[in-house]
Amino acid sequence: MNKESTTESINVEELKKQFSDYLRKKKYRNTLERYLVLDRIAELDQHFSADELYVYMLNSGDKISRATVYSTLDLLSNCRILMKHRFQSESAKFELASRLPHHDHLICIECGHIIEFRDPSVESIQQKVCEQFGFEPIEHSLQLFAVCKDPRHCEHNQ
Amino acid sequence: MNKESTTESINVEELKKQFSDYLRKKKYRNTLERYLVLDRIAELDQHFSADELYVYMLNSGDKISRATVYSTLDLLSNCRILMKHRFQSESAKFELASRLPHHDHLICIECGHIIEFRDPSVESIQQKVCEQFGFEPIEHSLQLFAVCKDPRHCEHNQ
DNA sequence: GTTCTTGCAAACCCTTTGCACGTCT
DNA sequence: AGACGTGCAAAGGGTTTGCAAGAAC
Repeated sequence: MNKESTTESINVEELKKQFSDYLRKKKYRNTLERYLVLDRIAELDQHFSADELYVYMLNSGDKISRATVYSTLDLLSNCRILMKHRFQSESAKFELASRLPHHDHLICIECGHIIEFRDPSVESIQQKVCEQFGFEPIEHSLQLFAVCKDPRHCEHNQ
Repeated sequence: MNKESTTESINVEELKKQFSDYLRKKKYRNTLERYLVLDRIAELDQHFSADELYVYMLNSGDKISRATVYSTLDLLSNCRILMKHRFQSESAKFELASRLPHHDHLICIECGHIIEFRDPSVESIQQKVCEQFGFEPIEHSLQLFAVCKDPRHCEHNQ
């Protein structure tokens, strides 16, 4: 029902199917709240914290509790629909794993602005290192901390 | 004075000089507590959280407060003597930047065990991406999340 | 002597938990 | 009906802050 507000790369129905498959497999229940959370996340199309999502849902008129938002975010992370990041900030940041696959983050240490980038060599490093130590790669997180060479580009600077 | 308990790669006196240079430059004061914290960190030679360091210092007979430990860890991170990491856990983890330069982390998502590795290609990615977006690289953090192929290797598994 | 730092405890933010109520199966 | 999920508020862990006492300059 929210297809209009999402980008062309996000297929909410597909995510819901992925989610319900997971819930069924784990013998968890299908609740309205769980699917509502997924709907709202698809609308966001950006990094968000649990609390930001909670406030967004309240502002959208949804009746939901913080506890349910947190618990659903856990479920969605466990079934790999969401990626959970820990940047410098205190709170965990989430994003749809399908939104832009396998990208990493360049973070300005002056203003905290986050730029997404994609570099296939990260994948090969992951492959090589995991093989070397006898591990099965699951996912990675490469964070580059840097400062703008030209401060005028650092528009988020305060 | 703690040279005996540190590995050959850590030069505490050099770190103290680096620290005092920073303090002078920033017009911060030289206090016994600040250098004591640095001494104890050099003894640890592993990842540690602020609270772990605080407890370690108490057990070592030091009289220091949590607040001072936290504030000194901030200073040491700001002057790049320490690296501050955020792995999956709630608390931030620190380590001496000079301990093993430019290494990254392979983390078992089953047991949380952390393996350090070093791959020069990470450096070149950092260089390339920062150049592309007009940034000055400062540091990076590559975390590979994986599981042991052979569960017997996952000795930390509970 | 002034300013900065420390220590302590309380406050704070983010997240989890306990319990009563409601909902899914 | 029974088990699980929700909502609320309180508790919890990690970290920061306010303020008085102490140390550095």
